[in-house]
Amino acid sequence: MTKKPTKPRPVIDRRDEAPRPDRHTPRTLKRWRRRKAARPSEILDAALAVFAERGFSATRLDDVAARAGVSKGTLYLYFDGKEALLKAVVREALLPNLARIESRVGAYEGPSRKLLDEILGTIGGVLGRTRAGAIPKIIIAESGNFPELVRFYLDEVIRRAFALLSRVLARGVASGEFRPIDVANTVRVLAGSMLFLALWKNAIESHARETLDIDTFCGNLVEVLIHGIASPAG
Amino acid sequence: MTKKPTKPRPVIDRRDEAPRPDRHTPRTLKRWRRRKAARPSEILDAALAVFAERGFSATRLDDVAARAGVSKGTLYLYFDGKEALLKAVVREALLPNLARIESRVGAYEGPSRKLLDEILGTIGGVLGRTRAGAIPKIIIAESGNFPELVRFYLDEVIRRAFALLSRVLARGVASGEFRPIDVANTVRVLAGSMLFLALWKNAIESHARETLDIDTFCGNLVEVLIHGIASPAG
DNA sequence: TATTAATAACTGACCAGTCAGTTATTAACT
DNA sequence: AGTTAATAACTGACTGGTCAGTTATTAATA
Repeated sequence: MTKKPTKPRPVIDRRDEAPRPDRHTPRTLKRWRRRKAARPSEILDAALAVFAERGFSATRLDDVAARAGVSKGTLYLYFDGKEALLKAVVREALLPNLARIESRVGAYEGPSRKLLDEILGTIGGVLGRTRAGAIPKIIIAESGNFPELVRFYLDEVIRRAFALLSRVLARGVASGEFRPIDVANTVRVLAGSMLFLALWKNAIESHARETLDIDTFCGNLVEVLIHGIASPAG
Repeated sequence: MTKKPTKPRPVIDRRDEAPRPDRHTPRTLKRWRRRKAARPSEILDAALAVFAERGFSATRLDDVAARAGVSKGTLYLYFDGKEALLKAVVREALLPNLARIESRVGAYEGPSRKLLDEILGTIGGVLGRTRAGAIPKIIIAESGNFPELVRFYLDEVIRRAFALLSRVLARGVASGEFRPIDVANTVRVLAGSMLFLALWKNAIESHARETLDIDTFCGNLVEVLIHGIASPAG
């Protein structure tokens, strides 16, 4: 009688992972170095990479540590735990970009359409071409389990990003370039497009047949939003 | 010296959960009933609720079972496992809606703007006002860990939804109501807005101060998309 | 050698899936 | 109608593997 094989726990498939490097190298070589200054950013890089790939709950700190070239215990020398690590990642990966765009908007002089084009291009580039684009996915995924994380993200990122976009639209309305639209809801359309871009590039595209060209997408967004799709004839 | 308290494992806080009802009720009462026909849909309802709240990985089948009023073992009588359960949930919660909208689009005669308005309102209602709106969040969250699930969702939902929206836009272009726009990228703008709606309502809003009015949002989306935001004067 | 960065073994909580046993229901037979 | 045998729905304790966080120990450096 052939025994029915037990169904394996449907746990994440980790067979393709590189084995840890041999830790028992010859005694003459140093096993590790003290690199207090470099560790934090190396750890954050590693953490963002693994969080982006697995999501928050499913990443093992052992993996983050291995990727950063340290042991798990070392993570706790620099960060308070998994949740604090994610917050630090968000701060490092997103906030400098936000600040850069904010000051650009503050200093800008010229047509609002060009400004809109420029900042959507910048945001789209960050979300679509860097690992930071995976952060929305990570936060959204854990919203039910880690409410504190959502509040943090709302306060530090969403609120600021929305204010930024509102400012650009309001600027156009004030100057007469744009109609007196419903700014708050139009900001949400812009945010939705950026969110789509981020999620497509970081969650979907690798499994799909179609690819998305970031610049074409952002360009089309602005063009359609400015001129509408209605036929001028009609 | 006050001993530093050990940090609790940042596990999902389950203190607020109702205890299981007492299983050792008097022998005269029935402990359970055979309800073969009703079980599957009750289980699917429970599963969607818990998946929506916790996400896929973090939901315990014990919770799904408790919510459905059965034991964990029973889940396995009706479904092959956790992943199959999620697939069944998606099929039950989303596909009938899609089919309904598809046939509406097929049968529709009248101005394309009105059609666009109507189907975005319908989609927005489903994503924003029913538990089905949590499904995008659930799928996106697990994209890195369960690729098979993403492919399933791409094939069964995304592809069909995009085709639907393409059809509506192409219809307007063909009739001359709309300009000859970049349909594929404009579909993504629509999809992005619907995604925003779904994620806001199902992941963010309960933690935020602002609320989003679904009908206003959908109405504004169509209005802005049709007419654009550029001032007619300019 | 004193200090401290870093390691790695350890603890305890966790949970998907299994299966031997229990109970409700149905059918067959008085 | 009442009894009993057979069936199938259902239960829940158990297994085996997972992983965040802790800590005793070791090794690099000043």
